[in-house]
Amino acid sequence: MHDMQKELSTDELMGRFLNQLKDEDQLTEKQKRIMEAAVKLFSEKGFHAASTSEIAKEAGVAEGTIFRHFKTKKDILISLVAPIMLRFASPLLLKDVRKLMGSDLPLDDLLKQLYQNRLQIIEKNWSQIRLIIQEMQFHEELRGAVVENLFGVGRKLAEAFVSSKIQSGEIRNFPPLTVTRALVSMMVGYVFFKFVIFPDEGMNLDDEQEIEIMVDIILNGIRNKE
Amino acid sequence: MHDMQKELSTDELMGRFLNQLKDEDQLTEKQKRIMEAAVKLFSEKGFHAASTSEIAKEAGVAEGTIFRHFKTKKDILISLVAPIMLRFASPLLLKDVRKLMGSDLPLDDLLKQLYQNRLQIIEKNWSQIRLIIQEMQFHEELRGAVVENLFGVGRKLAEAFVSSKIQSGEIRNFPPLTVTRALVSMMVGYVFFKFVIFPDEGMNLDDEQEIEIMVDIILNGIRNKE
DNA sequence: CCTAAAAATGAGTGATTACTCACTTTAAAG
DNA sequence: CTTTAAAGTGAGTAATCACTCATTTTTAGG
Repeated sequence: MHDMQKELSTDELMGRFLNQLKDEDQLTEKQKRIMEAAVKLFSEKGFHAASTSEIAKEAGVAEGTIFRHFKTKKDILISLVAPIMLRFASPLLLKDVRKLMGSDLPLDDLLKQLYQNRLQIIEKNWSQIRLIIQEMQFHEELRGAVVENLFGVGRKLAEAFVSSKIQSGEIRNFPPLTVTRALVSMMVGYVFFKFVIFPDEGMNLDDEQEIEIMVDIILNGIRNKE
Repeated sequence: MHDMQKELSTDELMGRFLNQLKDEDQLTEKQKRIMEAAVKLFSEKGFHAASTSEIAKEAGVAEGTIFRHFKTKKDILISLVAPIMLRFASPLLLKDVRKLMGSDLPLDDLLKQLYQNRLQIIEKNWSQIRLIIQEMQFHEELRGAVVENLFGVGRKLAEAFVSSKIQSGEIRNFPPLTVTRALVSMMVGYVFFKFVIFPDEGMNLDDEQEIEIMVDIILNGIRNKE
């Protein structure tokens, strides 16, 4: 293990994020290949167990090339984390969700669309998401940024939404956090079942039907019966 | 990285589990200390990033002592995994759950007790559980055993229980798997929130109250309204 | 107390790692 | 075409690792 660099503070990390952001459009072909290889190997083996040597081999470049493009091994990880977090916290993506939440759509349709939208994004970015959740537990400087951008922003949105529905009497008068967590739990449990614990079985699930029933169950649980 | 040993088959792994089982009562003081140090460091840093050198230091023994008691580094991991899996799949523990499920207790009380029982076990063994879920994703030979013993056994029980309640008309006629997953999701989501993503906030949660509401919500969702 | 066996120790070993850097190849500019 | 700069390469380096084993210390039995 040669992880001799000083641990980054969260501020320094955010600085690097911004740098990564700026450069995202100008990635060279080899950079992209290195990053793709790294996502694959980091998420399969974990950051520490995946060597720069095998990343290089997987990417089809020399090991030294990695260090032309990334200062350290950890910088590869950071360059992977930044885009996916920004994807989740991005004004563009949240705009759609805000629009949904602000619409007059019936609650069940709204929730279905939300679950479907989130599930699609999760599925499409599963390697990255898995990697982030994995590694945030081991890299303290990642933790804060991940919690805030991957979980905190959406949580605030959802809680505000739930609060307004409680106020309008549509949802039962429970603590908004608890209701929010129940809503999110259905997705978390589904993802955990489908992608982590029983992936073979998960492949055969009919997402649309499962979401239909999940929405039915959770809405019957939280809806005010008048 | 010196993980040069051949990958274990699941059968070989189960053989080792049985060996570990046999010896569990005769652990020496130093063995216990090594295992405790390993749980701490493996769960904090991951298996590969925690060195035998620092495990020895944490345990207050010489590095060579570790290899007197455990053939390889991976054997430490296995010796940690075995007891917790057996705790979850054990006839003793499942007996209580079976008793609960077979009782005439109203569904809400039953579910409350189940959630509370499970949460207590999870809380008490959080380091080990976290470690197991972490590492099963990286060690293919662990995976099968973990899925079967940590998740499969309880899943079968729950699904049978849900099926019988669907048959008796108490629970709505949804696929038993989907209902089971919804029930489990409430716990998974709670644990994820409380221990992984927002641990500071999680410390202040009133478990009993949260469970009370969760049970209310989920039962209103799945119960047949006659 | 003595002897033999068991347990513990920690320096050393061979393997692996992240990273460097001298050299080679490719691309860009004039 | 020539020259310079940029990109890529891979052998080598210093550090770290899991594990070994000769030696020392501790324990158990008579």
